[in-house]
Amino acid sequence: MQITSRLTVAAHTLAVIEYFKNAKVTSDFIASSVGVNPVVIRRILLQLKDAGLIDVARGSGGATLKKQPRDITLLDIYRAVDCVEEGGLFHFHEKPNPDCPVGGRIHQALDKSLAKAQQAMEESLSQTTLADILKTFAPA
Amino acid sequence: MQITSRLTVAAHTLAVIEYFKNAKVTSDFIASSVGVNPVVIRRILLQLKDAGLIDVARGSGGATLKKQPRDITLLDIYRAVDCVEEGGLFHFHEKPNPDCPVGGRIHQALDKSLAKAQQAMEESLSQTTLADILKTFAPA
DNA sequence: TCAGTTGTAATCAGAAAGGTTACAACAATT
DNA sequence: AATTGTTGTAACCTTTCTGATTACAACTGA
Repeated sequence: MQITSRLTVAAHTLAVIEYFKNAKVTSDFIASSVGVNPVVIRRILLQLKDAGLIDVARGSGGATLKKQPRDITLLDIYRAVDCVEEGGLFHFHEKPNPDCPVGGRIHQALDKSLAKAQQAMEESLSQTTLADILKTFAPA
Repeated sequence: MQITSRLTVAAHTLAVIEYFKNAKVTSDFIASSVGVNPVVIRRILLQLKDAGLIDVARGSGGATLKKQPRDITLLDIYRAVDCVEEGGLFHFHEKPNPDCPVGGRIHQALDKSLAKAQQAMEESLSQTTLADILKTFAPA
């Protein structure tokens, strides 16, 4: 089981928007670079727009960054595209037996450690910015 | 999208095995504490056994820890039950366009950061042991 | 008005998880 | 040796979630 590819698709999308910022970057264009259906890209553009990371021109078309690449982190993207729902990264089994001394307190016993692990991952994501990612594509 | 509940089920399972170690702990008994089907527990017991964390008595029945609770970490459990496949925690979109300057190098641009995030999470999981978890169930 | 795009709904197929049934293999007990 | 309880394992089903795809209304600029 893995985290949705929406994170890598969204990061790819933002990289394309910035790399080709002198042209009109449409969902079709992005889709051809990412290799997915344009509608998938549009849905992600919507999420990135809702998160305040980009502007999308309705009608005329084209997406542009709303913030500097150095001010957009992987964590921002991760959160924007809802990789993980409210319940957290780890999925708890839902029916532990409340009448069992272990089952009744298993949540309490695990939640803190799992939350820490999730935070550690998010903290790590927050240390990479879109600017870092774009360095890979910079002309030599 | 979330990580399989196998991690929490497996941790719950090990806690039950240790907490009730003076009795015979069968898959049916564990299943009633966890609140899932006994076959699900058996599948997980198999994985924990393959990982060298427990012994399972075929025929007569009952599972026992093979290591000290302090020597079993959440990371050991996480790895034992295959929460994440080889490809890593993050799922990469599979068909980036190799002919696009961005699509052709997006993997290279993201892989290191994503691997770091995954490692940060695993490192955090490795800091909690079964002994820590059992403290919650210790008699007052 | 027209052409090109975005926003969005609806539907589909495929994958993966967990639930469930069933039963052979096995070990201890009688 | 037969019985009993349990594990190992296959098979099948249902549910859920992506992402793919089609379709089309809404919108913008030329």
